[in-house]
Amino acid sequence: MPREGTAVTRREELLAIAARLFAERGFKNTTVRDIADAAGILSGSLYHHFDSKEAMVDELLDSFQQELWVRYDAIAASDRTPRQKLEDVVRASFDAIDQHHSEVAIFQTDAAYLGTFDRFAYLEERNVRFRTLWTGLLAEGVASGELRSDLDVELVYRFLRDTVWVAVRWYRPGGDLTPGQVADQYLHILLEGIRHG
Amino acid sequence: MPREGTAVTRREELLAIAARLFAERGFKNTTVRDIADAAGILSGSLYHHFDSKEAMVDELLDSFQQELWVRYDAIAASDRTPRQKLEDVVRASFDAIDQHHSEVAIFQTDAAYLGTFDRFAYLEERNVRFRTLWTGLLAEGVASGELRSDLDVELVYRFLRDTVWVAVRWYRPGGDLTPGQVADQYLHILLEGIRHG
DNA sequence: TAGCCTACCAAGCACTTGTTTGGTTCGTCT
DNA sequence: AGACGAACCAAACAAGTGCTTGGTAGGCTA
Repeated sequence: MPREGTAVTRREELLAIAARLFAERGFKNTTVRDIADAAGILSGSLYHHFDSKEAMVDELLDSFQQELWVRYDAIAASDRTPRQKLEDVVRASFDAIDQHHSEVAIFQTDAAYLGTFDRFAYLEERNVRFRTLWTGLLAEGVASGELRSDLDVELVYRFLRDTVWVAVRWYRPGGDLTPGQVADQYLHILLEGIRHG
Repeated sequence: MPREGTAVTRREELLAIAARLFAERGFKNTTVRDIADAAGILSGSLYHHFDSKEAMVDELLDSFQQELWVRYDAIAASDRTPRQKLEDVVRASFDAIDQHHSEVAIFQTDAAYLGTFDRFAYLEERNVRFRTLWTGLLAEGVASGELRSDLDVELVYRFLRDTVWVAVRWYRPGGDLTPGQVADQYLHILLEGIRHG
């Protein structure tokens, strides 16, 4: 029996199916019947495994973000220079796009809407932590002389953040480019610019 | 009687209200009752002005894109250098984010979903034109020596496109930064990089 | 073999959704 | 005065929504 992704239990398999559909069509545009159809069962049967449709996307986003932050925290605690940490964070993010493509896509598309519910308050909290981490690294990079001193840190932060994560819209895992290659090119553009020098 | 935006007819006023709500919550998350409530009428009354909810978003996106392309075509037909044209297109895009904020936000959030319907086939068509324009300018810039010769044009195109349009998520018309200022900073980062040189 | 558990079905419920229909108000123009 | 049209109301409808309930097939274990 073919299974979705790396799922081992039926529950994980269903969650992976839901993740794919949420990512493709958006959370609100995906019905529990869509998920059930894709899994070959009836919609009511999903409720044997999950409390609600919201609980599914909650579990997807929360577990993904927890895993991501383990890596971010390790980078932040390392003894590399600010610029190196910045590069590490970018690479970690592209790895996340590669390995948790659906989750990132859901986050990109639906986080703004989901964030309006109490249940997903942690999304906003993580956003704050993310902003603190990146702007801190940028400021340190400017202070250490590794980055240009005329940078508007806030604007560069938003530039960086959006540039990295929005790549989920075109990047396809298993395609021509590895996440490492994409990260290299992005960092090269970002650090050196595209102008002929 | 206060009116939304620059609307002069009731129809335009309703369309502006719908645009704001679509942009804030997404198309699917906005009900016709939401729109009607915001306008102070009953949901059925909307159908005196519009054929359907889809027709509303259709009109918003189509008219916005037509206006945008008038400007793009003028830039493409100008006698400036490839790099200058590239800068002009970026500036025109940030102007669009400033002046048609809701429409851009709707496009960013819902185009992928809406594009699956026949009615919105023009969205995909415009995407192709957009890609042709930008990759063409990038290739010309490389050929003319204005841009680095080791650029992966396809990747830089996606980088540019996403970087510019995703700014709609944080840019607020009437805030501290004018669209021109944002464009200047974005272009500076893009062309020169953020590394201390 | 009896009990139990996982996974599922069959049917439906309460609610929300976009949309329709027939009628009403009210200002404008002849 | 009368006709007309733009704007809106009141009420409903059919389809779709997330979710619930009671029941069942079949494998595993004691």
